[in-house]
Amino acid sequence: MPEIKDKKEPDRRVRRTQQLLQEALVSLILEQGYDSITVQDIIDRANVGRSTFYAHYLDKEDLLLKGIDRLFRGFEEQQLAANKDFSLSSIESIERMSLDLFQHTQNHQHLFKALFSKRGGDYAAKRIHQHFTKVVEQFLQARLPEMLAITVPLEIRLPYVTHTLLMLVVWWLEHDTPYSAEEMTGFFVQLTLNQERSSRSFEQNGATYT
Amino acid sequence: MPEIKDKKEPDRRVRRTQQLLQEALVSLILEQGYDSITVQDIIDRANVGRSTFYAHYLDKEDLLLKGIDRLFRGFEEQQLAANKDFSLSSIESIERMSLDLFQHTQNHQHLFKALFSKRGGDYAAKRIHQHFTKVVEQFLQARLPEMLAITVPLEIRLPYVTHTLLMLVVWWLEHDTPYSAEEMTGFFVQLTLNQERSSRSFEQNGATYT
DNA sequence: TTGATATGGAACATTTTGTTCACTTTTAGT
DNA sequence: ACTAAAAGTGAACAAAATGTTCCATATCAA
Repeated sequence: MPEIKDKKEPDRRVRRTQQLLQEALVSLILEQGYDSITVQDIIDRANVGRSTFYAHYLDKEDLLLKGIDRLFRGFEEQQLAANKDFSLSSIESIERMSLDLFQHTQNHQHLFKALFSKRGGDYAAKRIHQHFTKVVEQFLQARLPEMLAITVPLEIRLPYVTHTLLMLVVWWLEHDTPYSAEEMTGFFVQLTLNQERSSRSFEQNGATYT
Repeated sequence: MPEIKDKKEPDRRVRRTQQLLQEALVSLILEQGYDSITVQDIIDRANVGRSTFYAHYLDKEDLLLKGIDRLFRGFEEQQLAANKDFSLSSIESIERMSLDLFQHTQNHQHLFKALFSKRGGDYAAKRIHQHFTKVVEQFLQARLPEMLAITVPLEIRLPYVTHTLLMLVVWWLEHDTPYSAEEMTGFFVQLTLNQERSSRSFEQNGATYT
């Protein structure tokens, strides 16, 4: 009698089928863009029966979403592991997060390109946006005291910072990564975080750079 | 005998049909989002024959694009007229442009909401992005000399500024315009343009605020 | 080996799309 | 007011895509 298993590894056939479908979708997105793909295209490419497809996913969108989630669960775990180092200041930690993102992007370039660069619908962007909003939020809240003097309200500054980060990722991908991940992180920090520094130094009427 | 008329006003019936279809699309977008709308929905709402729809537009997307273009032609003309005043500095002119955008957005709120706030697919965002890229580009190029000292390259700074402006518009709409158009312009200037000021003052190792 | 589970594939009803055509209505110009 | 041209109507149609069902077959885990 089968025990109530919390989360058992799925059947080997299931893994195979799902992987085939995910890969088929990604390659098709890269070739023709998400919108014009049909379920038929996907199962043809994956060599999978029609009924099998619907046994695993509700529709095309469901397949995309589950793929994105799988990708990002991995990323979040990596970040969680990396951030056990609490010795970092909040600015260092957001820099670290940014660098992680750019490196992760570089490592999974073809995948990110499929999911991000227009062709992937908005779902991927929405999902990653959600993730980084959390991270950026933590950072901004940690600096909240010194930000009260700043006129741009937090509710605007938060999506602003997140958006800028993602805009940089998309730009970077679409231009075939002409700068290094470190340089991109540098740009990100300059554009969005210098702001705080310069504002603060203005407040205190003196330079506070060490 | 019909002369070769450069651009004659179209038949009254044509105007009526096209207006009905455009309005139907916008109202449907606001109700259920762009993606799930079918041509049938549109012609039902507009009370227009199926064949009539296809006589005017290739498909749903074509209808959306032509609507957006119509909207923005008006906006560009307004801007062109307003910008005949050459007495403005480049910073004043971009502030003016930003204010125009926020006010225009406020005046056509329901329309912009339909086209922008997610529900409207990416086409609207793409189109307006294209327009403001041009404007921002002019501004940035005018300030090019003083920007050579800045490390974030122009090719990144341009989409960055444009993106920030549009992000603010979308945020503003989705939060039901809690700030005035003037305040939003203020935030925009602070986030993206102060950057230049503070960087420059840092370069020169002294405050240059008057 | 065996019982359970997943896949394959065809058949099917439904929905949406885009075209065509014969007919009616409206328009602009005189 | 008359008329030819232009536009709209609605039904009918083919084609494509969607999502479901059923059952024989293949594969798995034990």
